[in-house]
Amino acid sequence: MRNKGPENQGKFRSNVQRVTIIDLSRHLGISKSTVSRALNGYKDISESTRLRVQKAAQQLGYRPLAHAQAIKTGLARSVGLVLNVDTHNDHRPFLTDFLDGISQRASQESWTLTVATAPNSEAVLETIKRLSDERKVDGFILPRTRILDPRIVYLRQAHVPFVLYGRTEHQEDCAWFDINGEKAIAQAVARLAGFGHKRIAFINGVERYMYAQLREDGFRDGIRAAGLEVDEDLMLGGAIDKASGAQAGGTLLDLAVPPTAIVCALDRAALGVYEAAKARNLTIGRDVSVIAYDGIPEGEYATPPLTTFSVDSRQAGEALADLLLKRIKGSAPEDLRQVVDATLVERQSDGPPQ
Amino acid sequence: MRNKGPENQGKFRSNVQRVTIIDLSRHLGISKSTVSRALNGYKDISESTRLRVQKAAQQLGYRPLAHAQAIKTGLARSVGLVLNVDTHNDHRPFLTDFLDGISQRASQESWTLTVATAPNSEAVLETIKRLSDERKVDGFILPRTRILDPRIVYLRQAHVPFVLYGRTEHQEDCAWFDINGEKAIAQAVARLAGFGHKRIAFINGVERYMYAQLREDGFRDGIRAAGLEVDEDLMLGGAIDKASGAQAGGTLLDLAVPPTAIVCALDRAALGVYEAAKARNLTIGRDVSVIAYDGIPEGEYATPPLTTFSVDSRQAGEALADLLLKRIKGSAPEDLRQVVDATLVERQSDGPPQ
DNA sequence: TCTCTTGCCGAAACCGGTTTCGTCTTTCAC
DNA sequence: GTGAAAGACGAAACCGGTTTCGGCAAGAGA
Repeated sequence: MRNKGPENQGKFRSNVQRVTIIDLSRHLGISKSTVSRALNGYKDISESTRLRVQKAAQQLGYRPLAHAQAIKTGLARSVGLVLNVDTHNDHRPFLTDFLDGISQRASQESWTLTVATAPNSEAVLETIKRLSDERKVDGFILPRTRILDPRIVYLRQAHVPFVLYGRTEHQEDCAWFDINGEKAIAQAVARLAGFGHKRIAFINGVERYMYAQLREDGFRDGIRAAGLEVDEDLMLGGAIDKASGAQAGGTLLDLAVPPTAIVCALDRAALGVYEAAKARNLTIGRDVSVIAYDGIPEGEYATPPLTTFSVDSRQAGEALADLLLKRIKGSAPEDLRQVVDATLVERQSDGPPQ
Repeated sequence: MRNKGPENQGKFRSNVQRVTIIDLSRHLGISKSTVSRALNGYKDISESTRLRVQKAAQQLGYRPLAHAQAIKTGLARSVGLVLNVDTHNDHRPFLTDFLDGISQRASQESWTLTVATAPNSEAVLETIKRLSDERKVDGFILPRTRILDPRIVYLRQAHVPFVLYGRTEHQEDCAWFDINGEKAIAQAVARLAGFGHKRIAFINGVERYMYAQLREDGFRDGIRAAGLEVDEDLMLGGAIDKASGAQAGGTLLDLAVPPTAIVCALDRAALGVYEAAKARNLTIGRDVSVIAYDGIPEGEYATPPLTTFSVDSRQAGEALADLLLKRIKGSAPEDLRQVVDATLVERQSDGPPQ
């Protein structure tokens, strides 16, 4: 030991015996290449030896080392998810479900999920780059896509597989899963119009995200479908949390002729509208109706409980993992696009106008 | 191509050029072993060549393949987290923060985080087994420890490094990070006693978890410290969500001589107590005081806002990752134990008795 | 001047799998 | 009966790194 390395590497399991493919081959009296091919479904192995090998592998508890196979196959058998956690208050109540969906689908094929976080968009890109350069993952799930998304630009050019949770502008090479937000918002407008509302406002999220554009489209469609006029003064944006929602809500409610109903692109903004209404002695559900989108748990506990369109995050995760695996295996992106509806949860924040 | 393999493996990045250590060594005109040692801080490399190598690596954008190094070093450079998602309504609002904490700390040393989910305790164990057999991770973070935890039993015997989020009964080989729940609960009792409450009840979580035992201890300590008597009739358990919390709360409030204050081991149970109180026309904060623990966002929106002890999940994640990395590198578990306090968030669910 | 270190580096083994290629039997067609 | 094709398997190369080991040259000590 003349030249000790950088650190004293953990020698935890080094002593522990491990069954290798050589152990297995010796135990069976056949070559390790035969064992490998038997286990990997090659067609030039007789059925009898295949069974023998599989049984022995089972009995000896042989499990191939993931990185040993990766080195030749080039596959790490892991999907990547990099979360941007810049927005501080962003507790993503459904993250568990989302991860569960991904993880369950991935596990079915003995894949794993690698998750990382980054404090801003540039750091996200850096992380994605590192993960793919080091080949720690074979592809990425990109949540919350932007209209022009730098992640997509990078991954496309680097020939790394990816799938979007959401949609985007330039669709080449893009597979995606998304919730039909535009349809949900249009439905919200239709519901309010059905109650008799004529002045319906819209509070959108941040414009650079694709979902915001889609939901705005949905709002306009809904207004027109109801035979009403789109009033630009009743359309605000940039409300992503309670504070910004309260501000937007205040602006609308302070109008000379305020709206009688407000559609919010995000539940959290709606909770802000609640505050704005309270500050003005207005009662949600009576003086002003509110319908939002997301289905966060706080909505259920708000007073009055929030009517909203709820999304199934577990399903989303599962679908995305499924699409990504197929993409990695070579399916064309055009065949990997899926949009499902959100579910209306009727509670008490909306009703007929006064 | 006589015997095609099992599947048509994705040949995504196979064509894309990659800078290997050989490319780098040829570019520099030195052997690849020298390059490797220069990059890994071996002491038998001259400072000048080390710099030359590092600069060239930077310029050519060389990044070693994670699994190629793993095969020799035995380290996948990934920490594992397996979530039990059995309790269906369990949205874990702070999971993002928790993951962020882990991921950030891990990233500092170019490690990654592998997360998996499983529907029950057995499946969790299976997943842990697979992940460690395949060496996809080098160690585990074990959230929500039980008093007797099968995960610990397995990992200990398999010589796989791990750290607990929580504590446990048999502490050999165990490193941990935990929030001082017993102290928080004792403080809650002290606070209520300070308000003048004499009949203080306790609604605990599920007994098999370590935190429940600790918080119960804290409760008893608090009661005694306040000079009161521990009344076993005022101590209930098994309340982990709104429904079970409502039931426990109902039981207490229906007592011949009901408590004037209730300490809940979990915020979610407290929200159930809110329901029970409402059903009996009792006002929380006036007719009955409630203090809970966790700091979930719903608590802030409840009526009245819930007084609770809040935990910093990001800090927890960061600390756990730090401890696990140190553990993997060989630190003794006894030196890797840390307990920090929860933070009281005073809101309006508690006050003097009627 | 000669030997003994020490510093620095290259050759080669190695890690544990996968995949290519060649070879030996069998089987089949003619 | 013979040649060709098919079936089943072993030997060895290979993947991209890390680590061991040996050797050369320069410097130190005698």
